[in-house]
Amino acid sequence: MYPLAGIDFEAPSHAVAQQLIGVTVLVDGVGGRIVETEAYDRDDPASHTFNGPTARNAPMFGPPGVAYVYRSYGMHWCLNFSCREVGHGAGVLIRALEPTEGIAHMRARRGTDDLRLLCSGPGRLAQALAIDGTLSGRPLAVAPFALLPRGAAAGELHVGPRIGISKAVEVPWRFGEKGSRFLSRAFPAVRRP
DNA sequence: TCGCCGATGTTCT
DNA sequence: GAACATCGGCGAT
Repeated sequence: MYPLAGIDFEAPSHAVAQQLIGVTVLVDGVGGRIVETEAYDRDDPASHTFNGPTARNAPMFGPPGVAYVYRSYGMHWCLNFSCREVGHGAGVLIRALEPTEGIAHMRARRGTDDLRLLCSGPGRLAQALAIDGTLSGRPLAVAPFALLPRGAAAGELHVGPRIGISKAVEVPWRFGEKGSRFLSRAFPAVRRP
């Protein structure tokens, strides 16, 4: 067990992704409550770890509870947390936060005053928290990162397919806090039988 | 409100 | 050389 902010980072990525909803993540004191995540795992064609270890994805093959940051479409950074045991190759993409701390910094970095546009999407939240590739491989337990346990109320979760991928599109490993205004996109309505 | 499209750079084949 | 875990602007509805 690798506990951090009350989360067992050695659990499977889909379990960690659900536990992370409601946890507060800060970088140099700026951030908010996680409201949306996606799980990725080895043996998952959509995962960066599917084809084995490389220089880029090394943090996901290392110890649990470490940041994996990659560049997306040449212009955005995306933040993940490694999980599972050393050598497994799994992680959770942090897709959206509810802004709570350092909102003035986030507004300046994002160039908007609209709270809903600060951290509602993986690229947006990375920009708001000033996350870049230099943070990849850094443990979440030490500065500049900080993780704060979620409050007592564990609200209901949305579950659905992951966003923006072309493989394993049907795997329901996207999770979101039901009722949150800060999701990157609405969850698809549940299909009627 | 929705959908298309271009920007832009790294990674891996 | 293709693919890409995205975003914002634009025009159509």
